[in-house]
Amino acid sequence: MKNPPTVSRPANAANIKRVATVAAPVRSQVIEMLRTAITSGQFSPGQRLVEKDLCDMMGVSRPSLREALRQVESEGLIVTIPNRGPIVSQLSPRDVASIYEVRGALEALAAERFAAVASDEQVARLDVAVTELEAAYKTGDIEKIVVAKRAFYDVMLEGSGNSILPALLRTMNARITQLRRVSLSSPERAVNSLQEIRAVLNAIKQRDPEAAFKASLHHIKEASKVALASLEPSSR
Amino acid sequence: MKNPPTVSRPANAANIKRVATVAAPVRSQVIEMLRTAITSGQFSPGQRLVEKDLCDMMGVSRPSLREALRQVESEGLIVTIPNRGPIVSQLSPRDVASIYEVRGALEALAAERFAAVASDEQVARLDVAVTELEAAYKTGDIEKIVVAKRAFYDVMLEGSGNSILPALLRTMNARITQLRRVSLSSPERAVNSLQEIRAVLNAIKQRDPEAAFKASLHHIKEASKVALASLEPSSR
DNA sequence: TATCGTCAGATTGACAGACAGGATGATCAG
DNA sequence: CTGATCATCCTGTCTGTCAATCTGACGATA
Repeated sequence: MKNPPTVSRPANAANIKRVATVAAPVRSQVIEMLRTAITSGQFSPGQRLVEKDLCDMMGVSRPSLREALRQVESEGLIVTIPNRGPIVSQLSPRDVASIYEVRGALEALAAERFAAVASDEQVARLDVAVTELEAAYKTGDIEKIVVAKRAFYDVMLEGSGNSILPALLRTMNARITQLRRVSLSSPERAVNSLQEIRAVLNAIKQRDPEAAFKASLHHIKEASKVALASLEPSSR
Repeated sequence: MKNPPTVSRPANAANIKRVATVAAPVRSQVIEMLRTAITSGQFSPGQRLVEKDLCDMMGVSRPSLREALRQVESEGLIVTIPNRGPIVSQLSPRDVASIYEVRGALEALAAERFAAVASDEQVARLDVAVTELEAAYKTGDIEKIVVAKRAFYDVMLEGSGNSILPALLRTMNARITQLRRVSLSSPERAVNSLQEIRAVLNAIKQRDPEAAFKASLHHIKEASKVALASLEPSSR
């Protein structure tokens, strides 16, 4: 079939979003609550999550909660021990290094593709996002930085043209959020981080995918160093 | 009255596995069944999966089935439409390209890390795996090829030292299994594929991470081309 | 006859309650 | 103080129920 011009259907099938059917699926709310509670540190790593308690806490039934748990589990935020139930995941230093490696590979891919296929308008939007990120860093407010960084990635991922990258990176980021808050709070790291991001942006502006790839990879590797250093018992 | 004989033994008649050391959780069995049914093409893309039917089919309750569905959903094999339930995912050409991009990035990462950190013994095991893969290709038996390829990846991933890569790549592979069967069945592709894998192995033997990275990436890019080419003519 | 509204059936989303079995922890005997 | 026994907690799973929603068919109307 070649692009049927929808003559048979006068209905504007093109761009009408689903009407607010998505008011509040209980399950998604539970998932979101669990994610937030874990990434914000409200539940600490290794802590046991008793189903009944969570049900009471959130006011949902066990089946609903368990479905949510399964989803959060496959995102890696919790681990289920047979006949014992779920506990909040504990990241070993090796896990942290692994996550950063993967994140580096995927973000570098995103930057490379962005440089290759994004529209000029998207490049411009990325430029704006970086500027706003700089402003956020200057305030020193971690929440603002997180928001600005999310905006930056939103533009980057959309422009990369890859349909599965966003979900993957979102998961990776969720798993290291606690650590990232640490690394973000380091002032001297902030300066370097911004420079590195600028380098990515410049490579993209010049439409140089390879350079964008390398710059992005370098950025994550530096972030990884800081995060891992904050873990190591280097001083003892 | 259905009265399934579940007084004390779930007893799958024709399934004589090892003695019941492992209390095979119903849920994991269901997940495995769903994965297999989807990746093997038993359920076709777009097909609706009605909960009750699946329950009857597998002999489990709805809550158990739903938990399994949530997990399979977050692996990307099915998509849930609100108030309609799950359908088997349909991959657009863009999705396929995206998955191959990600897979390429991750496998290249694995090869690079393997070259950098694997033990000599692991390198030797990889060598063996490649040899066996060659043998499998020569038989032309797709099942054998799949098994040999899995063995190859098992060695590669273990030696890469990355703890989260295996799960990610397993998911990626599951999502394109149907297509991979197509690409694997192409005889002339087989020859090239083997050469590419040999190149990866050689780079690893020389402990050259960068070369391993590039060789691996090249391998996936070629596979991607074949897979995408097999899609183009019929679609659109 | 074609379009539209209505209604019934089919299914999902969600909940409550129940029960067996594995795991834990505390109590009691040696 | 150590080891065995038992009560208890909690998971894994099942059955049954109910409202909300989607779909498709039927019939009414212009």
